[in-house]
Amino acid sequence: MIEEQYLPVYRHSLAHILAKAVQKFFGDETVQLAIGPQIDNGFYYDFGLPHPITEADFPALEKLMTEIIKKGEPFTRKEVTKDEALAIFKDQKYKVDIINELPADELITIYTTGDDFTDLCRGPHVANTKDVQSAAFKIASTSSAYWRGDEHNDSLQRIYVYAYPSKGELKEYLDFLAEAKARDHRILGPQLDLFFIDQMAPGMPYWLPRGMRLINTILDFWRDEHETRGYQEVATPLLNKNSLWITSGHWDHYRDGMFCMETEDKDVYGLKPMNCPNSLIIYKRKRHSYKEFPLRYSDCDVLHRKEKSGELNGLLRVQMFRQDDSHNYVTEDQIAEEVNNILDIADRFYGIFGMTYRPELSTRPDDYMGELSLWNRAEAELKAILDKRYGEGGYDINEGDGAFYGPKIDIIMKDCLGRQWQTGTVQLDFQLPRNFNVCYVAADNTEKIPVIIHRVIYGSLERFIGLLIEQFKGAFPFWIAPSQVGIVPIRAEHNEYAKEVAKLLRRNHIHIELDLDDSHMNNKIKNYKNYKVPYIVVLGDKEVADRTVSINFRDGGQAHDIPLDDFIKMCNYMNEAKCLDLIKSVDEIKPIE
RNA sequence: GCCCGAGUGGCGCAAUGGUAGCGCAACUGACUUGUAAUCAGUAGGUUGUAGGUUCGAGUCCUAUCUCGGGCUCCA
Repeated sequence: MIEEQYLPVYRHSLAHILAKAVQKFFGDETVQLAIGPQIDNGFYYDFGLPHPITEADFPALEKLMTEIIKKGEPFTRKEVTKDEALAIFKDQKYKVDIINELPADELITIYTTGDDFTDLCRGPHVANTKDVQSAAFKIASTSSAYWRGDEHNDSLQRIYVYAYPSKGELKEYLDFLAEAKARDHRILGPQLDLFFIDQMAPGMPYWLPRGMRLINTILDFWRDEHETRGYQEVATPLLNKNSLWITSGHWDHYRDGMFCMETEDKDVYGLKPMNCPNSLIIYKRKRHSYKEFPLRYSDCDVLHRKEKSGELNGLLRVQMFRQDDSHNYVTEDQIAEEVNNILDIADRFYGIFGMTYRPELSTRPDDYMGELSLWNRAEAELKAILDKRYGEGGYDINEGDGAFYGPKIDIIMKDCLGRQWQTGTVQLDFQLPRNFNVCYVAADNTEKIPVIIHRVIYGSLERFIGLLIEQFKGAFPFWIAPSQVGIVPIRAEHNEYAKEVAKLLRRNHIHIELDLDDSHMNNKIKNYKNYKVPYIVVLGDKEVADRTVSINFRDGGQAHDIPLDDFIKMCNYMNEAKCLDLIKSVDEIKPIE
């Protein structure tokens, strides 16, 4: 059995075995070898191939790999000079590329598998292909990838392989993939009647009644929390003349990402891809004093961004979305405190959904604009804040990855397949106020330039809801559930009481569904269960007589003889407390902080 | 944009180049029910779109649209 610590070694060795198999597969034709690194679930290898590999070729390739392993071919390591390496790989253009970029004094090693396949490699490897015999691997997929990840370079064929120390562990991973499918928001969303996307509007979701309730609930919460914290909501034009973005500077940088149109009188209009320029127009409307700061103009307008084809992904990558946006105007001295305030909001929001995220700090790029001293000071402040909140190592730093207008902190989350997505972000902007030539009057009666903090907490509502669906597998916490209570009268004679229960719950702002159809109660229950309604209340003779409800819980089990008043108390409590778990009796109600 | 794969009634699926079927949902009727699918019947598609090959195309070819996996991981 191969020990866990050798995982990278044999994954790497398997990559060479794959490369040898691919070489054999194409026979005399030249296979150009690029790179073959390990990844979380195995490894991949990039090749320049005479023709693409398809899924139909997988079994043959796997068979070739197994043969090489069974043969027990040794991995032979050899140290060579740069010139020797260049000579050995003279027909391998990507290897030559790599060798040429190595420092002159670098120790270069090559590995030969058996006696007929040599690859440039740092190693280490197993001693013999037999050593990976107990390992389990499976060719997963292919894709095209550009050499060095740059679309101007050659397009290569990438082959992905799942690789684990044993059959059991591989099966575990495949089971995880199956489980992920059951959480996939693209399947669950339409199934739960939350949203769908039609091909007439790619990447632009239709929100159905249930999905709209979800959006409204999390936005209501957002508005309440932000109004408390001194935010003021505005709404601005979705369609603007392009001169707006010429002023902001976006026209040069972002034009390709915009949906534009020309009017009869030759004006060019565009759908706004971000809110900031419009926020500046509002700011410019009058003269501002430092006494107003931080001045926080929030808005949740719909934005449009044109994506390259092949980039869309359900709700996680769309072309039309709403941001829970705000532009906070602050003095340079207020940056640190305001960023802290914003991260407080983020913690409150992510906490309430039971979600965990990882912060990332992106620092000054080469093409930065503005004063270096301001950049340095701001970055130091952001680092201090992150150190204090998340501890050293509790966040990632992407050096040089900030926007040209300022450093930023991103909030990164993972979807059901472990793919990373940015949700929230806090971006400092030293440049936009200059482009729009805005100022504020400082205490000493001089005009100063404000700093803008662009920030979103949810990020895009669409993306956030996509992640919410996956997080909860569609079984949302009570307070955001699109349908909170499903009401099932057993026979027609219970309909009157059912209507009364419905009315009372509505009066308490509970989202209910009432099924007065004369179909079987089992059908009604099934229906609500499929929608993952948290509470299904069943009403029959007994309930009518005692003014009670019977509850069928989403996650199993029932409760009987619950006084109607108590049930309403339970619902109200969960709406207020916003708890993640369903309470099952009125006794579980605790004081709300 | 690039490579591979996929598009069949609202949804999930089937159909060796030879008459497009099934389940769920919908609709009608019967049943009047105590916690996840009562029974019977009816209707609904010409297979993403546009061409082509063929006596004949859901199936083969070309183009196009949309969707899915991937295009950050660096010998």
